[in-house]
Amino acid sequence: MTDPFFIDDLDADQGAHSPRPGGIAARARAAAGGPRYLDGLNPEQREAIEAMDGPVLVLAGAGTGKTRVLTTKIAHLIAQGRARAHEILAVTFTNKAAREMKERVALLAGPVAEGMPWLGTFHAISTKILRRHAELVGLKSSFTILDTDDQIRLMKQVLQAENIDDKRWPARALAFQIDAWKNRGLDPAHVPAGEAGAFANGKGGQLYALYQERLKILNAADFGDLLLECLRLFKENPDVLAQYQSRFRYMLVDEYQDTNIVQYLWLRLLAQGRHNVCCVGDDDQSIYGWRGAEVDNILRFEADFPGAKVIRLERNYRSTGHILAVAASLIAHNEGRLGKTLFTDGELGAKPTVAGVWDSEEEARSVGEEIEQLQRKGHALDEVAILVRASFQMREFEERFITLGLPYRVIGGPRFYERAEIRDALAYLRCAAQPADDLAFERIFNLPKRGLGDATLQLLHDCARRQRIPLMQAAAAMVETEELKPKQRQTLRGLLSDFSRWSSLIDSKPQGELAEMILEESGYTDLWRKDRTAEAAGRLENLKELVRSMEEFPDLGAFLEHISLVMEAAGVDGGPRVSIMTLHAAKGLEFETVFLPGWEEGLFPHQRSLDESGRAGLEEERRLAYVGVTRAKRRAKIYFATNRRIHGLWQTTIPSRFLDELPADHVEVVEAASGAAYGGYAQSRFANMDTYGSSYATPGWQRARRRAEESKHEAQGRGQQGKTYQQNRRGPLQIEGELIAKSSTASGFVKGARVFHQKFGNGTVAGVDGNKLTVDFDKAGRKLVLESFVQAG
DNA sequence: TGTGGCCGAGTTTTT
DNA sequence: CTCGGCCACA
Repeated sequence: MTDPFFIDDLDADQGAHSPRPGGIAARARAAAGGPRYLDGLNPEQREAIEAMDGPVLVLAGAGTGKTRVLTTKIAHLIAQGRARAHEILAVTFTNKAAREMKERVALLAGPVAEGMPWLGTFHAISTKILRRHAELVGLKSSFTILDTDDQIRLMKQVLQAENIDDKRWPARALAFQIDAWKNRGLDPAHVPAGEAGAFANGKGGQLYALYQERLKILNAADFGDLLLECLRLFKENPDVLAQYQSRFRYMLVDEYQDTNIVQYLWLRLLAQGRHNVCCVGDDDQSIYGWRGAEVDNILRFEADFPGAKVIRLERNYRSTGHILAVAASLIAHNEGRLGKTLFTDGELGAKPTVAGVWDSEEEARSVGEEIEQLQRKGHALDEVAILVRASFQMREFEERFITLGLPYRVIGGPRFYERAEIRDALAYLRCAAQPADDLAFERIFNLPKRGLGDATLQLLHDCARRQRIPLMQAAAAMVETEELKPKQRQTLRGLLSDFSRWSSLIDSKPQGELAEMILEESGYTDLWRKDRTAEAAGRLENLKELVRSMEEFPDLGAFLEHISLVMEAAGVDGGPRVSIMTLHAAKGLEFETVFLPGWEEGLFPHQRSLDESGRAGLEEERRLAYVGVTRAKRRAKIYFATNRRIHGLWQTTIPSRFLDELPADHVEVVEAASGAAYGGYAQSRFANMDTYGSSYATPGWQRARRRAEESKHEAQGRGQQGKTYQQNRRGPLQIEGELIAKSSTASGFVKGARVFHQKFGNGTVAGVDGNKLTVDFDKAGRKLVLESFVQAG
């Protein structure tokens, strides 16, 4: 085989049907001279790949090989000589998706695809374009990218300068509003008067303009600007636009259902050149409406791009038959959709289960027990996931798993770059690289404490605002005057001279060494060295990790850009673990077994979604449910609890309406795995047999019904069930505590030892039982934990 | 400058 | 209930 694009079955997970070697299909292809990378694609996938000219919309259902189509298409375009790697624009939403696509294209097309310079997120690609033409939009090409935090702080300054009461008109709210405007492609001049006037007695639009002005002075852009300013660049400079329109012979867009208006406008402008735009997406998986995604973009595609070809991928390679049937029936309740039905030739598999539990604690207990059963049967823990609607639901599972000693990981926790020490360190680097970065300067100006307080900052601000210059420049001016007290003046002068020294080293010193030097000389590292709290060591470790990761970049600028657009948590592995995450975070992933807890009205669908967006909100929630179910390859396990604590109060809940939408023939109603099950079917719409066919006359269902009756009576007899329950609830913990306290055997820890736990913090060992410790945590109270989860404190 | 207490909010999250 | 932010006070 001389074909350079030959690959092994790269894509087993997408279930490619490899044709029998020498089979008719293979021989026909050989005769036609078709390239090997097209082997094993189904006709629709192949059609999507071979449709190269003009606009194409690929409606790719969950698990239908969407990524494979995209990556193969890129390889195909290159192999067919339609375009070279740098003439293809491929856009994704997340850095993760971009990275994966890059890897897979490299595998398929090899070195020919080297680089794919225009494969990236909307933001990364826009940034790249903006830096090249920054001066045309009033920026310098070294502009800083502000994150949400910086945005809000900048907004606070703007509001303060305008004497607007931050209490009544929170900076955060206006920052969000501006972000929303930017997502809709609206600059200050184009915000509808009604909306602009809604904030701060009609000043919203004006404040937006002032905020933009400040950004330019700081030589900064926020996330929204990256797209909006790029769009403005194109609109105001037809020559620049033409240059990119002709460069991008082919454009591919992943997750098109998640695009917002500004992204759509940006794409449409570029696509007006060669018209070869291929968008891949699934309207049924649009779950980001609340942050500006426009499902309409995908629903309207054919109107927006005349002559568009629409290809549906409906053959699912991920899930078994019953799971797909459940997903299909659920999503069929949505009205605003293009319509597609997943199917599989594979086995029916096990029916998704629905189990009712008394409360969230029993829910966690049952899930834990089921996972342990799976584990005993030899199932891998990293093929198990718990997908929740809201992150507060995670805590209960975490606590249960810690008790059980079940390894788990929470996906989507606080990110590396959001941690205080990382942000502080970055602020130092930003100041050195970009002295106009006021927000960074403000952050570290008195960190570590150096006696420069709010009063000094206020003076600097006044000066900066009066002269329309950055803070550091203002500071430089003020240390030459008598306006500051001698002590502050001296300190500030020292700080400024430190920064100018560090700045001067940027081009000569490797950025890693420079960073170490800055953190050392500024006294920042010492701040944490002196800190004797348990977290300090971890923070120092994070700082080291930061310096280490810098060394992979060509220079400080490249690193800072990466950090503002990309930086993710340094993954600490260590054996297979159960994943706990939100449904949103689960999109694009798949697991053998998926637990879907919390299917109750108010939580899922979430009340707020219904209140704020009505029918559209409900449909988005339903799509979320659909995403959840379609993550499962072989087992989907749905739960609902009858009681849940909401804002500290126990409330009786009603099973989710989505349960009523599941097809009776494909669902099994089961008892929860935990022994101490209450029925909890009282008041359940789900318990209404008439909704279902006769197939619900299963033993499990009958048991469930029986218990529903019992618990109804129980509830009546008990009166205030919420209160009674609250008392019950404290029971088990106590019992566990006592049990543990009784025995004490060999362990690395002794009673009275101080320990540190990742989740609960510091505490004192109150009892030891084998590898289990009872610990009185300073903050979290008494908990039973596994020895392996704590460190000596 | 640091800390305690009070008040308010409380879904999902990328870039 | 629990956390975070902000203000007032030491």
